[in-house]
Amino acid sequence: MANSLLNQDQLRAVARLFDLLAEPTRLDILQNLKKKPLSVGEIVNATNAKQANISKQLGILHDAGLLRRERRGNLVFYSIDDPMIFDLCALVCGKLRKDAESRLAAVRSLGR
Amino acid sequence: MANSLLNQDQLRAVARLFDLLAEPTRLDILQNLKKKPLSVGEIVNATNAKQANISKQLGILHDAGLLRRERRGNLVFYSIDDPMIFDLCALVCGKLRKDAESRLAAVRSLGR
DNA sequence: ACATAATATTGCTAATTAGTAATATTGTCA
DNA sequence: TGACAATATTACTAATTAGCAATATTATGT
Repeated sequence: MANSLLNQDQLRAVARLFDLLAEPTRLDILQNLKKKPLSVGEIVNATNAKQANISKQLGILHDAGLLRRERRGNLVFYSIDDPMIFDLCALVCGKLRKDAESRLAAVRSLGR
Repeated sequence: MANSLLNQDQLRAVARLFDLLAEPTRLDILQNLKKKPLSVGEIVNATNAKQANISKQLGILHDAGLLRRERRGNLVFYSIDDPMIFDLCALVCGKLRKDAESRLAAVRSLGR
């Protein structure tokens, strides 16, 4: 157990989740929601995407279960449903940083 | 530090990496390479994708720096370059499992 | 009821890409 | 060198989707 390969359906499910994180605009939304819930307008201001697009991406993230939605009067607030996303992003950022550093080291070694 | 938001380029880089993991066929390749390096033919046999497609996806993963490539005579072996990928997949699998369980619990509570 | 503000939806276009069949390349062995 | 096996590439199609402008919906205050 914990060692058997995922079947086709499971692979599709995993891929689907990664796909949600495979768009810069959605990642931008998520990182802005990391500290605290924000209204749609606040997210629009924090990013440089148009309102229609933010609404669309928020809908996608919400439908997928990554975001909570709460209406408060005229505003709609979104918040992170599962902070695990940030663990994912931290891993990826760590890898990118490491890769960048080793590329830098390679360039430096050319100077010798 | 470690708290500032990623800029557009960084978001694109993170998204790019998630995108590599957002295809079932590529995930299937990766999970098959988890135990040990495999030749292209072995990967083709282990999955149910055509040779041309496997070669293409292997090329994508290799170009992105996720896979190592080594020619041994007539065969070409691929291997995982950074096992961090599996940490990512483990997190995602964990979330999917948790979500499935809570959905199950919700259904069960209806029976009361 | 009406005007206004916030958010969602619709209809669309352009760009990306997985998968495929056919073909090319590379290496081995006789 | 020629035949064969393994892998890569090419040219293509079909499907998906981010982003946008315009418009619709929903809530508030008067």
